[in-house]
Amino acid sequence: MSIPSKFTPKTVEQKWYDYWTKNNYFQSRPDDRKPYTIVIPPPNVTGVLHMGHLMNNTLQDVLIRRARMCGYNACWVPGTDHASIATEAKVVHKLKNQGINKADIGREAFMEHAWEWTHEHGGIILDQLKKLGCSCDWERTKFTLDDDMSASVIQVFVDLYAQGLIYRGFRMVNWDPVAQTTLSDEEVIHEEHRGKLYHIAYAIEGSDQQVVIATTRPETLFGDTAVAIHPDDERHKELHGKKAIVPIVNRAVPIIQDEYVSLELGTGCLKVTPAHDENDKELGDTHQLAFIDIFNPDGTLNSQGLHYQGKDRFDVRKAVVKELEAAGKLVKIDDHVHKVGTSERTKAVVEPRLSDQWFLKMEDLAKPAIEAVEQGDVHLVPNKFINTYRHWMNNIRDWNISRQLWWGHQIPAYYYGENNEKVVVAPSKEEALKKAIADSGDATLTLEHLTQDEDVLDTWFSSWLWPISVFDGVNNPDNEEINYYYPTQELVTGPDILFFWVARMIMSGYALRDEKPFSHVYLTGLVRDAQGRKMSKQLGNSPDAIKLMETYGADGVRVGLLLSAAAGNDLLFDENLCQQGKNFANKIWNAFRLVQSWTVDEQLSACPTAAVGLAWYRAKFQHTLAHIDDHFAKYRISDALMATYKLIWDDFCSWLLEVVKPAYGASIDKDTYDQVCTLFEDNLRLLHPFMPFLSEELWHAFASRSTEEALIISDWPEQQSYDQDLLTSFAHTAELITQLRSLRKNQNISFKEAIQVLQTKEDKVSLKPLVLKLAHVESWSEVAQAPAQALSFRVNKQEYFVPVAASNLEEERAKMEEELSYLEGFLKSVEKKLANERFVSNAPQQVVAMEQKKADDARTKINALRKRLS
RNA sequence: GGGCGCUUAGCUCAGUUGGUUCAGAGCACCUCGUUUACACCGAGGGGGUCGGGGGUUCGAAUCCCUCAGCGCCCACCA
Repeated sequence: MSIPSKFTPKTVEQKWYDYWTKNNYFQSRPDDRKPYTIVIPPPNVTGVLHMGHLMNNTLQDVLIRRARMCGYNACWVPGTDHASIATEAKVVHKLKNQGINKADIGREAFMEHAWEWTHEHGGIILDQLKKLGCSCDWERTKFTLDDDMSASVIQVFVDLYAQGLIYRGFRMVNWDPVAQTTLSDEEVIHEEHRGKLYHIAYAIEGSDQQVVIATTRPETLFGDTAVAIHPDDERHKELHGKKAIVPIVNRAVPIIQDEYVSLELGTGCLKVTPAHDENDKELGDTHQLAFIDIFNPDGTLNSQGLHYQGKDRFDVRKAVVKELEAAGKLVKIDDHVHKVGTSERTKAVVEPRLSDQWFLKMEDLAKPAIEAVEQGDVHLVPNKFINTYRHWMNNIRDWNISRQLWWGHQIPAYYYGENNEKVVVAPSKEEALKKAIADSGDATLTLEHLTQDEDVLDTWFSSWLWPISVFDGVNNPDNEEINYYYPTQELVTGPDILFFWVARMIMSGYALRDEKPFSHVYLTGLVRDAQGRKMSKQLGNSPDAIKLMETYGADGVRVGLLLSAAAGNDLLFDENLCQQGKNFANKIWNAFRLVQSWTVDEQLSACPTAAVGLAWYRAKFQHTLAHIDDHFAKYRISDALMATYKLIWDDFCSWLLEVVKPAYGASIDKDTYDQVCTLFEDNLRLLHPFMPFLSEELWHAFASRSTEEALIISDWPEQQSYDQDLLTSFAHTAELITQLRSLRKNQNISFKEAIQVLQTKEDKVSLKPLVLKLAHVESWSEVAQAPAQALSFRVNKQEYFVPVAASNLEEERAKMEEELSYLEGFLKSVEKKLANERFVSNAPQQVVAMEQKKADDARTKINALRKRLS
């Protein structure tokens, strides 16, 4: 059978993925083994795979595959998120293109469209994860709007309401005029913005004086209900007790005094718009001012905006400034840089707005969650994120959980009474009715009297339950699955959702189960392009994930991503890394081809040179395995991969296979061959979490194996003691070989030409057979003293000579002279150090002794060199 | 405005308690190579006063101060 000289991922990926799923290797059921559980960060149901997902899920798969091999009951739960605001926006957009307005068709019809959209695009992303090789237990796939998941969400809402943690409040919230919904504080991004600071004159009632206020938002003057000054401001003493006239609207408003007003900023006078600014709202509350809402939900002005009614707020700003200018009320305009809140989703400038919303009290929930992270019960990797986490948690504010959207979990609150002023919260309308009757004592109430709250819950109000709800731990809190799998082991996600999601899961874990949701949180970096820019659709710098896998193979892409993915560090993605991954796959493939090409002769006795090499590689393998395990324990996944990479490429391919390789036309003995195959297979075990497809393919190519013997469920190598001296010895030998190769190159001695090696004293460390074979040395002997016509070099203490023609000795002499002068300088510096009394008396004895030894060695070398040069 | 972090070879990054193994890795680069697995390769090689300055110490990439540049998070100041 001839094996192609290039590894072709396409032909094997589908084959092995089918094989794994057909044999249920990804499936997990509770059993006697220890569980190792990861819940996937559910991607948006209608999303497509991007680089961040590739990164994230590769890491999860590496962890889960290794855990599976280490004997854990590995369970990776996949699923998708309904992504309330994002998905609704997409559906609205699509309908709009069809000339359909969301409001016109009503809630039910809209939901049908949304479900249709979901079924059409949903799950694509999960299929893409399969291409990447993700070994999720697909039978457990969850969607946050599944019936059981929804029931969990509703139940939690009902319970937290009953505990008084959820309440309805008339508050200043973040309003997104494009999506026309409120947003949580976390969904608002504060961006630096070049704006203007407008100085506007307000006349003083009953006088010809005026007061100048400074504002960035002149269009809100329609909502002004006061002007505020600092009580101690000498400049404005005469204003006390007077009223100001708001321009354009010509409304007289009180001039109030409040210490909130800064004496330094602006003009010291502040216009107060209680309905559209959080600070102003507080002023409004303290001074009992009127609240005038001037905006429609879409950011246009309402009737309070007089002749600007129906116009957009930013157009109105310009127009108002013009009108003020014409009226001589505009004093001046300064450039002004300030932060403006924008919607994470729609990028619209967020409008502070007063409205009735549902909130979750966070302070008590946060306490155990802070403790868990501080005490290391929940471990953040890298731990620098503890600071960020702690800071946010300590300053946590109540969570606005209601959204004016339809795509999501409708809030289980029901209003009744003459003006719908009474409210009950219950999992269903029927239960709500019972409660309402009990609460009101009015037995005549019927279902028709109840109206359910129109709003849905924030998407994150379902995701924060994810590690619990996927195991039905809300509705069925003592079931076998939740008891077995919870708390989970790992969470792998990006730091951008540390607050949105991670912190809230920790809180819900303690609130609902009095237990952390996971032991470790691995926070990956953001994937950026080679120039360091964030990947985005607008920039078009995000490679097509599927295409990438087609070009480099899933294994190649996995390796490429992992190679430079230190936890928490942003990853500058470069396709060259995937190329490197592909090259690695090809290297291993060809190593396999080499081994396969050997003819085994069962009559041959074991080759002693090969035996030396094999013994060394076993030690090297163990040595590296210890490092790899340690890297995994510390979540240094890219280091674990790099260690594997070097072990296979450098140690196994470049050294061992070269040592073992039979001479041209010769056969290999069976013993050596078998051992090489076994070691190759051990390499495949280490490789499997990183490159599952290639490793499984070769695993089966080495031998025909039953389904119980698949690599995916084989054992991770066990650590064993190894011969450290052998490693030292080999390092010396490898250096010797390198020196000889270098010498050949410098002297233009072809590899085909055998060389001689001489030495003055017995070589105790080198593994001679390897040198003879790999450096093509034909004779190696000991001589009494340094030969005259020879080049020399040293490996550690041992000096070696290679006889050459006299014409080549010029260089050698120059080299020795150079070394001599270096050594003399070096000796001088060491002697100086040793002459320093403070060094000798303060430094530890070992260090002093070491310096002395350095000096002695240098002297010896210098003497030897001088002797040879003379 | 508050907090956190970063600055080590051309690029991306390791460097755990200051001192043997401390100046490293991978990639890139240069030279040579049709040695019968692989040019998606092999062999060899060059490359950094560890951001600047100051200090502590016998000794600093590592500790302290300071300056410069970059990044992130939080925050209701016109």
